Amino acid sequence: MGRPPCCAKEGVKKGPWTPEEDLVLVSFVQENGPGNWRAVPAKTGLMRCSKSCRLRWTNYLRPGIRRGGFSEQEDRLIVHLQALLGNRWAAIASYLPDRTDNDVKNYWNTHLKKKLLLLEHNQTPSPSQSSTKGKWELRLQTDIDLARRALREALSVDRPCPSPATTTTMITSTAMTSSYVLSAKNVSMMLDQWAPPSGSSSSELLTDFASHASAHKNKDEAPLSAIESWLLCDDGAGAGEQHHQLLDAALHSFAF
DNA sequence: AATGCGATCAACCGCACATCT
DNA sequence: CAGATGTGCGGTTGATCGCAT
Repeated sequence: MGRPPCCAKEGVKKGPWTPEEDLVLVSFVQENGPGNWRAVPAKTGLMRCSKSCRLRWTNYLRPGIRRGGFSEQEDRLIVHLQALLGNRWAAIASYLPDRTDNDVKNYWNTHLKKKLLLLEHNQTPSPSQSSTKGKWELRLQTDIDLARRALREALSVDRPCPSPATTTTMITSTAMTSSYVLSAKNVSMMLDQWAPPSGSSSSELLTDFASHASAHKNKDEAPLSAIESWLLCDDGAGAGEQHHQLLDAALHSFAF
């Protein structure tokens, strides 16, 4: 049995919202708060699907939303985060205050993707660039070192918490609980003790760190935190994903 | 002035997961 | 515990607009 539709299809209005409809929705939210979207059409008489109401509120009517006019800095951040996280627009938007995932997604699809393609096209690889695998690896290693530092700082129990948004994102994205904080010190120690093998590729570095983390698991230490499961995650994504997650943490910690 | 075409973006759709009953 | 319902998310669509011909 498939999942039933969120609302009856008959008599449901589609397409652009009118100012009158917006007013009705805003009034409802002011009185009842956001949530219980299924009740909105019934209580307000709006001929809109509950899902449509939620979307309209979260993407356009919610207070404090900035729309359009992306700055150069935001452009760079989106490009960087997209390379890092892929098309996880909600996660990307969480780094951009007052931006919605839909807005970021649209902006990426209409502006940034093209901009990047153009840049790529204009950048004809020079002989030195084409043979710079070593440099690239070196840069990845630098990134990992940066991530290690960031993680150590971010996980330090003495360190004040990062911004609320950062904490929320980290916690939700890794399904962490309070045990995360409790074991943070151990993870921090683990990172301290880890000496990356020289001359290794990024994936080898990550594998090494994963086994380092794994070795700690069997010792008489507090349970390893979510960070370990990041590094040991067996989701088929491989080291690339792990690397992304490390860099993600670094970005959070350094506020980019 | 009429038409075609590409760019933009608001909104919809379907899926996955969380929460409720 | 299972099914129903709510919510979040990413991909896609389609209406609209501006510009070129």
